[in-house]
Amino acid sequence: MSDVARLAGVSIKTVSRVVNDEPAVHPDTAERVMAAIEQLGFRRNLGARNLRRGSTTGTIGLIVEDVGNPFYSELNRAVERIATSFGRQVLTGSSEENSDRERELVLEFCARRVDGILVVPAGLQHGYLVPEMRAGTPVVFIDRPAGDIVADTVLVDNLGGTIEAVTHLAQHGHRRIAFLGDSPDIFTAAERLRGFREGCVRNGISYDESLVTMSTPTPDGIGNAVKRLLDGPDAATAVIAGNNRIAVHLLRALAHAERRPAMVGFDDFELADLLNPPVTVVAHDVSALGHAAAELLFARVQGDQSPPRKVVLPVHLVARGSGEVAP
Amino acid sequence: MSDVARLAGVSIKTVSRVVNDEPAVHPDTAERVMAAIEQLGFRRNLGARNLRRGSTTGTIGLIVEDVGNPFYSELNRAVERIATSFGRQVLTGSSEENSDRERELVLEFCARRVDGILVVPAGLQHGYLVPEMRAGTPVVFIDRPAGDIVADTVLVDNLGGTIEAVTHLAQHGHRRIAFLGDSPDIFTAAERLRGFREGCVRNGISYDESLVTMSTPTPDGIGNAVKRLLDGPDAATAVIAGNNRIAVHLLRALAHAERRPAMVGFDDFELADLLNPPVTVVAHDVSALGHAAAELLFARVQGDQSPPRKVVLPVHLVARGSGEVAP
DNA sequence: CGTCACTATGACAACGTTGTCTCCCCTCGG
DNA sequence: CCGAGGGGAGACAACGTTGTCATAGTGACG
Repeated sequence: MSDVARLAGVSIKTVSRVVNDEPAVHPDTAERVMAAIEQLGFRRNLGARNLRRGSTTGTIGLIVEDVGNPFYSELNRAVERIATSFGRQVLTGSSEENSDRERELVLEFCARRVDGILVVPAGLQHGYLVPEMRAGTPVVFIDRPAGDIVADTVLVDNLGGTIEAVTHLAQHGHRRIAFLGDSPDIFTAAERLRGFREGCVRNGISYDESLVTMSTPTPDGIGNAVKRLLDGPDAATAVIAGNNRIAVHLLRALAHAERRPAMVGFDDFELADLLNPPVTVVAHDVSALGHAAAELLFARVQGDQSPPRKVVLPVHLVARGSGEVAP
Repeated sequence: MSDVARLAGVSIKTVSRVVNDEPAVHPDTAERVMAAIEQLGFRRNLGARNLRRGSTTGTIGLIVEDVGNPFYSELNRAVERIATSFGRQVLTGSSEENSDRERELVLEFCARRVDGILVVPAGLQHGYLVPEMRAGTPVVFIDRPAGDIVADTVLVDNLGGTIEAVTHLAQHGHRRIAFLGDSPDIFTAAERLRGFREGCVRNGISYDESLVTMSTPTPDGIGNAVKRLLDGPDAATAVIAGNNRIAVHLLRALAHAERRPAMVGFDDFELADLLNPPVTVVAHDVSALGHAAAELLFARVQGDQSPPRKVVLPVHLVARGSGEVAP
């Protein structure tokens, strides 16, 4: 900036004025300064500006499990859209379902003085956030609640959705329904399992633990579970996949099976309608999730001091056919 | 920081020393400072630190067309992985295939003094980058080359891949092959069209312009194109989809068609193997693309001054069945 | 012609850090 | 007892900006 000032023959304050479109600069001077800026390729240092002005940095942080997972990338996109409308940039990070990594990312973002943080929490302990939140960094939890603190949260109706899935299958005559869930440490997985149980109860099906598998999904893990659940005289006639990753692995495991069970997945996914049979899912609007969370965050950024809110977004069963396969 | 200093009864410089793990601080003093930090919830301001040290900001910018598109989110993930290994955070932005927006994002990132920029360019003019690059911000172009400047670029073999697709279809007896491409303004689309032509030539097929459609993919657009291309006596017996979006729209348009043409897609996508018939694609390793670009960027960040490099990653045809449908 | 209002500009401090330099005090060898 | 040496700590400036205040020049008005 001082280089620009020297070249234009003015003080750096005048350059600052030009850069900030402040009035009270003579047009001729402004033009000289502009020319100097152009010539030197000057670009103001936003970091220094934010420091001096004590203003916000114009960034927010988004932490998800894996930015590469289509579910989270759709979320990312929705968040970005809102952030852009508020003139903010988005810093993203993948926690890899690791609470230490999550914490690291959050604290790093705080050190960068992001205006707010959106997080799909991996861990259950968020006490470390208390000082940051007290210091004025709003945090909104997405898809899963905070572990041990009270904070804004946007969730989907995991319980109701899974009950609906069970009911759908029961209505098509299924009594032996298997449930493939993610690790029970994950809130959504636990909640959906709870919904599965509740769904069984409501439909007069006795809950059979041997038909349930809860673990981090891998192709092999799902493959083995499928073999176990669908074999024998007491085999399951229907399967509920607890999330989009599990659904994909399950479909692949079933691709070459001789007898295909009915199936309902939780989370919609691309091409589900084009498979054979088309896959019935409990769908929810991921964009709406990101949208709601980001809107809530920016309300906080702009000073909303109301008590922490908990938003639960509805889900709906999209019957495409795979849930109507006869037992 | 001065609050911490006051509480601990030391100078702010000593606090700085503790925060930076500098030696020459008495353990007792350090402990007092730590306690004060803990009590006040102090977190050092990275912006101020970077300003003072004149060091890098520890961030890189990534600009893609749409962070929500699985193709780009996989890229994002790969970039993030490398960035993390270099201790950097990633700022992401979606250009929405709009060159003004792209430019805006790039300049914003530069103003934030990112250490480098990875961009899937939307526009064809990148002269605006020259001052930034001269000022020391390395830029690597991904998937498409820079418009009018020389810069590091990582591409995939669009030409070769499409030739391979045509050849595959020709080998299965197809002579009337349609090509559905994205807007010809997009480098990859133009390049794949070139490959399509070349593929026709090499396989002794006369290139028929009426079998080509190049435009931004929409469900309706693809639907109409399919109707037009697959009807009549001279109908195409095979279709090449120019990218993953087009492939999905095409599959949906074909889902209820009475006669299904053979098909090959460019870009692999999830579940392609589970469709009926399984979709043959020209696959390339998106992670490798991000990986290579990020590695190249960080080499530049760390001072590599060698001439701009152009990396072309190989593609390979994954024959799954949809390309082997008889004419 | 003196005063006033106003415009255009600059000097200076401050934002929160850290690098450099200096100072003080303690210990140890002679 | 003195001086050298080193460990521990602070004062101060500087990073690139911008807010505040001061100042010089200009024209209008009585």
